[in-house]
Amino acid sequence: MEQTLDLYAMERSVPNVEYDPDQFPGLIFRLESPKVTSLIFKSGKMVVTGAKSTEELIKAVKRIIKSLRRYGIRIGGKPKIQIQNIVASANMHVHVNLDKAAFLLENNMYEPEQFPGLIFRMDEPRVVLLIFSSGKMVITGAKREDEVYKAVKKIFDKLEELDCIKAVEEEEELEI
Amino acid sequence: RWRKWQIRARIQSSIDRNLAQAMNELERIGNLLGLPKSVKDEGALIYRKAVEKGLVRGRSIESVVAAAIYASCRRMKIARTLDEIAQYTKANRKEVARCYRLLLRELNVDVPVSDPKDYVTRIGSLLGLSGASMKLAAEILEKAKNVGLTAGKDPAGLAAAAIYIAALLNEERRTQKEIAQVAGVTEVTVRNRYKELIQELKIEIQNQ
DNA sequence: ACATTACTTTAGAAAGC
DNA sequence: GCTTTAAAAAGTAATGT
Repeated sequence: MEQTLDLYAMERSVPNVEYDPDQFPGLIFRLESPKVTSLIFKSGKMVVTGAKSTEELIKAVKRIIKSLRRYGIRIGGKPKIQIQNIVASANMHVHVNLDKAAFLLENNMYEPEQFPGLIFRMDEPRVVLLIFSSGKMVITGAKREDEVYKAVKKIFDKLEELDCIKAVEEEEELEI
Repeated sequence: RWRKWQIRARIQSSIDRNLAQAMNELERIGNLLGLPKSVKDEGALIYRKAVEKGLVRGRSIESVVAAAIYASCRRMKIARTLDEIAQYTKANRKEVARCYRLLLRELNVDVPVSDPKDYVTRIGSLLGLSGASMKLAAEILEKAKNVGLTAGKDPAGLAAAAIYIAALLNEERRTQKEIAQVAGVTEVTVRNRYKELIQELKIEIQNQ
């Protein structure tokens, strides 16, 4: 929001919020439906996490503002929303040979003593994928939904081309 | 130009001072870990590269030294966990791991994926097991790898379970507790890996 | 020997130390 | 760098019954 906010006043009048400026400069506001969590700053900027889709995110932002107004917080104008990060999970339904993939892929890190997934930094689209031997993975760092689908298709094709995949079933995907 | 020379000399002397202190640390930690000279030398080489690239700025010398030692062990296939190395520093495992990742990303150090078999030798000798058992454990791990059972799992836990099985089959049984302790994993992990290995590889274990 | 809870990794923004 | 928030993946760890 393009305006400054009095977080102390919000902490007094809005129920179920957490605000401890010594610990963190943002006020924590949790919305039950859609289930998201928001960090609200005195600059009027806020971070909203946990939304499962863009539609859900927009709905959540509207409800957060409506809720704040209901408790007497004066907020004017429309919020400008930017998607900063999309986190998604996908399942390729195959078994992945991570040792081989670690050897053949370029920007990767695979340290099974620290974390079971292979971390792959893709240049285009610019995302990071956590790939597991089960064929499931996590895609993060995307700003648009189509980047997620593009990245999943790309890594699947690449792993297949490098012969790092052992068939178990089919192909599929999801979004958070 | 004088100024240029002065700046160069100043930078060089700061690198020298840093290196001198780091080499002492490296020697100290390396000896506590019982590492051979070749591993310490390799660690020194990696550390020198890091200083020259300015990667030590804002970080403790000690944690970067520890990370360099870990990278060296991995390159030389000397089985040492991050925890074992970090215990001799004031930094925790997380900080040393962070430095290690930095070294991997910023320097051209090639580190192979750690092989559970490297842990077999260390765990086996610490437990005083026979060469035959260690060889058998290595064979079990090779089979496990070939059927895709090892991906994503902690090499130390896999090695511990393979040792447990091998020792049982060779009638020089060690308890899961003993093995877990020297391997640096919990009994639960040894048990989980053990169950999976005997089931998937169809290994017959006689009772008791 | 089980279960439950919690931590490891990844990205990104916010304001301030 | 750190602090806080959320979510997924699979492995390991700590604690409880």
